[in-house]
Amino acid sequence: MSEHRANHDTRERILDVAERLFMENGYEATSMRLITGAAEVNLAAVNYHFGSKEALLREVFRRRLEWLNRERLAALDRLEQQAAGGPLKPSQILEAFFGTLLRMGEDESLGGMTFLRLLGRTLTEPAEFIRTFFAGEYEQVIDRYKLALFRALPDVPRAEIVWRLHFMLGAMSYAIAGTDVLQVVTGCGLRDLAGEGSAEGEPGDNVVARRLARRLMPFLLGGLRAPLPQPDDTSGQTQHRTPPAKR
Amino acid sequence: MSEHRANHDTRERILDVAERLFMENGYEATSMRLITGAAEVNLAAVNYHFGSKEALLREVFRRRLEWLNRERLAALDRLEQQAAGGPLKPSQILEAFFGTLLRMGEDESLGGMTFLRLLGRTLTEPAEFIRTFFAGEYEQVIDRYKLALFRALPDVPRAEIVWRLHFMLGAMSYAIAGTDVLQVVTGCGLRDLAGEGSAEGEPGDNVVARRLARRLMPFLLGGLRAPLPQPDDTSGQTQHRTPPAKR
DNA sequence: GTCTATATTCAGATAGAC
DNA sequence: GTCTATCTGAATATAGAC
Repeated sequence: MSEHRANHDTRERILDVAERLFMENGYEATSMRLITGAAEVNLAAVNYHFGSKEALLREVFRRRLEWLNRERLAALDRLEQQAAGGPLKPSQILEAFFGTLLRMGEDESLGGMTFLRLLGRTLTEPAEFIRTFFAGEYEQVIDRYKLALFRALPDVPRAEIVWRLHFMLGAMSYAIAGTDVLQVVTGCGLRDLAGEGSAEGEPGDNVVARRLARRLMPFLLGGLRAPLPQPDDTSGQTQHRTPPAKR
Repeated sequence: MSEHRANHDTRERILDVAERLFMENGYEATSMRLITGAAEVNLAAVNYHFGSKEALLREVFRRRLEWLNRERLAALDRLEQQAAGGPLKPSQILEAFFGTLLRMGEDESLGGMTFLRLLGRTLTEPAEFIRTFFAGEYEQVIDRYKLALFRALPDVPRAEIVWRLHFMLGAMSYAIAGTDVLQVVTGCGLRDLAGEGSAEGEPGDNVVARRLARRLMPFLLGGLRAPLPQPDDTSGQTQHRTPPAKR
């Protein structure tokens, strides 16, 4: 019974459990007692291995984002090499950015859907230390992709492109976070993607992620390439509405 | 100095302050001591007027969502009356649903951007009581709008429509929540909308909300009407837009 | 590295005087 | 309705034995 997994195993198990519990409950509502209890390690182990609860959260993300950032940059590198100096197609850029992320959902060893959902939910956490952490982690990658989009869409004002990047990021985050009202109301959400086509039991995360990607990517591309809004500063833009309203 | 504002004023002041602090810090990280301190009321006042912290959060939302739900249903009623039995245009439906919400951001007395941001952030809170609360509050409205979209897009599979509703809701929530990475990295976000065109200082929430609406609506419409994904279960989805949209 | 025991702070809630 | 004082539990973090 001499379990020699001592050090390494404890660290990893804490990270795995924390990843899942932070996803399920959010950062604030997940106590260290809950984490260490579920991981079957001692309460003091978190502080020993990571230093603090904040540092634990950062480490949970760092081990995944390291891969994601590298892969996203590599995907863009490949595309730009292929294009030999020319601009990329928007669809290629989106595929490199969002497709790479969604591919993490297919792979258990990269965190699977658990990490994807955690990421989607944590991006809206207001805590200062979380926001500054993500800002640092994302800076380089976002910058590269922004420039690629600027080149791909030279006629679209840059501010507009950045805004649509916001919108796209939001659409994806919500979809993978899977907490939104619609899922509760309609009963239709991520879970359903598992048992959609064939009647085989429990297809697993990889199928879910792939099916989500197939639905999401056309939506994002459609939004990105939508006609530009009126540059004017008059009231509405689409109002077929009568003016009545006004509470 | 006989301030007769006794009861009513305290209640309202708690709600106003709680709305802002929940928005800034999130539910878990906002203590009742912080709320009552900022509202300059006694610590016990929250429990006296609302019963519990959970009930306080619910009341913060209920006083706003009551107006929103009523207005969203009324907007749809008007459109359907105009259409006299025929299907609506997708753009009309989106304008009624998202436009009505964004109009709250223009009006301080309806909560302004503070409430909008709170709503966007709270929709991703994992706490059970929050999710069931929203489910109940949204049920009726979501159902009506879903049906309107089904009629407006008879050729699009219903599951696809619900998914795109997810995506649209996410895009908007993130945009109004304004916590996401992009805003930190790019420095470009909600705040910038205030001082965009004219160099007049501090245009205020109403301008921000209107400008956001003008950028968001075309994006949502473009996403909603994007070509459908391959119904196939093969890997790729990147195919350029095949059929010409269809709405 | 792991564990027990504990220090310290703060949370939500309530009893009871005014 | 408001306020003080307090109950009870739980949080993060750490000291020190093993």
